[in-house]
Amino acid sequence: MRASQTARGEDPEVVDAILAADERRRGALSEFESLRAEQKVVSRSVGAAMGAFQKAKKAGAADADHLEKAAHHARAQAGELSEQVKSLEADAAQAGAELATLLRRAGNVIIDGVPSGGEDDFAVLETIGQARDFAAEGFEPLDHLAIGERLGAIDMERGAKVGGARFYYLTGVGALLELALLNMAMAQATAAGFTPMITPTLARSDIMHGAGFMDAHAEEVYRLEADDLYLTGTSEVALAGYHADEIIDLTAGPQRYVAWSACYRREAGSHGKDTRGIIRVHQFHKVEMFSYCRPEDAEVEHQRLLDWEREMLAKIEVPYRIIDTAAGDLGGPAARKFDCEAWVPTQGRYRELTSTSNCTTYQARRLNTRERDPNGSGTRTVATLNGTLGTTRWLVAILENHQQADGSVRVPEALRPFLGLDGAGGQRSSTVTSMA
RNA sequence: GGAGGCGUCGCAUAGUGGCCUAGUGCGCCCGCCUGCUAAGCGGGUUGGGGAUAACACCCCUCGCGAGUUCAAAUCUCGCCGCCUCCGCCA
Repeated sequence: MRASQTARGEDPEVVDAILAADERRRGALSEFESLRAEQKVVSRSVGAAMGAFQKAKKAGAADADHLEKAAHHARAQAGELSEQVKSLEADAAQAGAELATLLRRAGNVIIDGVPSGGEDDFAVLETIGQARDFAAEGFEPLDHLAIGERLGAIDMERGAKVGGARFYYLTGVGALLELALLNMAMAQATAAGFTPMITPTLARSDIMHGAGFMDAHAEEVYRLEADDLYLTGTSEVALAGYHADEIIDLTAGPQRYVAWSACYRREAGSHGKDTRGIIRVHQFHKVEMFSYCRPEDAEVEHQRLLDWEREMLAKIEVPYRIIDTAAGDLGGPAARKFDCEAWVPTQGRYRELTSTSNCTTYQARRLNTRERDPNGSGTRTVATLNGTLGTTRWLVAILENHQQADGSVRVPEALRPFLGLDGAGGQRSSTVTSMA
């Protein structure tokens, strides 16, 4: 855990503080519990004494006075104990709260092999596909916004009019293209056995905290003050919360969900970054995979999620690379994260299209999602993982990589059945021009 | 938005301040009995935490959280959820 903190560039001393706090908590708890046990015994005897006294009084027995005295004495003793118990209980509760606060400060323990360092210290695992040579083809590629405007697919100006900067309309073929892409993602995952879902995009505070989105990334989150609700930046929140406080059954293998949802992000820390087009926007749509599995299966499951992402990227036929994100760029919940980044010709670099995280037991621990322990009695925390299968941003890669000299855009083969453009506005689904 | 009702063990229910260490039925698990998918009998069956080599044992848990009390499933307040009726509305 110390090594993990260091690799993330965080304070390893937190670990010692956690151990000390745990020690204090256990001590306080033990003290409280033993006195509490004593209190219960005494308190119960008060009931018996009072009963005996009442009976004697009713019967007019001679020893009634004596019994009354005994009962009052017992009550006084119980009262004293009660005071002490209360104060010990408060101590124990405080020690517990201190531990919880410290634990929240530490990110998930990273998996061996994750590169140390920050945002730029990722390791490239693999590069797939070849970037097109536009010079050889004899034309200068347009960026996704220029293409989108020409096709009547993206309208940033009206987006800004209605929602402000970083809002947009997808119009005509743009709207259809996004639906086609996300529908293809839903279909792929459903065929692979995922349970398809459309999830809430507002979540309560406890779920946001449990999913790990209120720590380092709290600034990214829209909050609805009047209702104390949060707009989620990903359906991961709703999917992680789905089984909160539940004991789930993993005997037949991982439980996998695939969700379509709108996603909302404030982009608080990214002023001036990616201001053109739909690369970085306040609202977009996403299809997300989410898996609950046994901790010992999590790394294998992580590879499976990555494979499903690769399958999707192959379908849209764009060049991309896979990176192993460095520890300092992981975010609190993730123990390892693989991103797939697509080649964006007009930027001459790779941009993130997918991200799959193995959160091991971090989220499930906070959200209290468990399974019956297969190795014995009791329950144990499960592991959670997530991964992207498609987002609005994918349109950037599709538009730029498949643009033609005549200004049209070739639609990848796999996407055509989902586009449903045949006959509509005289379009063929092999290319999109405009909806006119 | 208004009015009312409700939340107890996997399910159904009992429980209106101390004999509740939460009872009963069903389901489930283990055993016994019986020659036959049954019935009967006995035991077990929420979850969390502490303690332990492992047990034993102890504490907490009656939607959640505070409070009153020597003592709370039971009384008070707040929150969450569900149901019924009325109103409003995509």
